[in-house]
Amino acid sequence: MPNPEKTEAVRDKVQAARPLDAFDRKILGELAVDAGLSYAELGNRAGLSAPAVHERVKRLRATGRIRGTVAMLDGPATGKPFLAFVHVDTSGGSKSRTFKALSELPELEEIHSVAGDTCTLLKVRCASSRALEGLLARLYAIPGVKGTRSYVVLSTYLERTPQAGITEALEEEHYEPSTSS
Amino acid sequence: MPNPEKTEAVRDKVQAARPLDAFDRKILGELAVDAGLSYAELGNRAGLSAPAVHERVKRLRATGRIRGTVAMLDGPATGKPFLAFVHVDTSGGSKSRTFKALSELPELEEIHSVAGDTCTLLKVRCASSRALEGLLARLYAIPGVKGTRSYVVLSTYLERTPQAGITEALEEEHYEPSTSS
DNA sequence: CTTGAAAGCTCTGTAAG
DNA sequence: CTTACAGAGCTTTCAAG
Repeated sequence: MPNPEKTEAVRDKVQAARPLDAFDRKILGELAVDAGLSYAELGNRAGLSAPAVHERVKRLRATGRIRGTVAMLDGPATGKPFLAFVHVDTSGGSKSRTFKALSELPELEEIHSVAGDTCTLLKVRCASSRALEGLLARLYAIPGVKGTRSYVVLSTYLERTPQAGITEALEEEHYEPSTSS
Repeated sequence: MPNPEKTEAVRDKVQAARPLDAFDRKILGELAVDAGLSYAELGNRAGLSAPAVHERVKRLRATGRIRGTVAMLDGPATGKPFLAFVHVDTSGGSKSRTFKALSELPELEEIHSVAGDTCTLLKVRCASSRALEGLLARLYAIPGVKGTRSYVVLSTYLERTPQAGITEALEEEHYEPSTSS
């Protein structure tokens, strides 16, 4: 038989960290493509009313699912046609301070610490190869930087923000523990 | 929030458009961080009136400098805590069709063709290492895929959209071609 | 470019079912 | 969750300097 007290007590925590349902996923997916949609239109696409959608979006923002709404700038059209990924090998040195300093440069779009045959991975978008040369010079001036490998992007076929994952395509390959057989 | 019309094939208009001035750069920089700003606030920060800012933003959209406004979703908070970059070595095969097929997967955020010791670079965000395993399995099923190298992201220190480049830091190292004309 | 004003739409909250 | 009703604020356009 059910336990009322326990169910009540757990409910609040569940609400606070409620997993995304199909509506949330749909909303996130739409906003990830176009954040300029009105709540009315968003409601139509998600199958909800405008107030309901508004409430959900507010919650998605408050819980950090939506980090913010930003303008997607076109690199080439804004004077930065040169895109490259730079692998940086380091040994010692203060990563935090280095990363903070790098963040100041508008040319840097991403800084990741990665596992593999390299330590740090940078995404750089700048005006020219000369600008990249300047950036690399700065990198080598940082204590602990042993070497870099640059991958210059020739053409970009896809570039978008995280999708909400309406279709859990890759999840379908999940294994089934043991039940049926 | 404005209701932007879908801009389709406006990429060629960029050439005919005037180069960006300091006002445009400031506006782009602000919108790249927060596209939800009102034109009044945007005007304050840029040092222009609201109608003037509105006119410029409209032009920046029409000329393709602003590709769109999107919601930035938090990967971990939306059920995709696993981020990785995958280098793919290929030989032959139809890239266009392969890339198109890959674009359908919500886990894929970026697809670049690069120069260097690898051919294609992917940015993948998914639910788990198992999901990445599933993606790699699909990759190897594609004719022409010789091998992959995955760089699993341990932590992300910076991740943002292209900045307008208010400060042309790395540009200072530009050479001066010659004269006016 | 500016200021000012007017019209329209969206957001946002409230209320009731 | 839904529909409905308002007030407030912002967008958008127009006019005139």
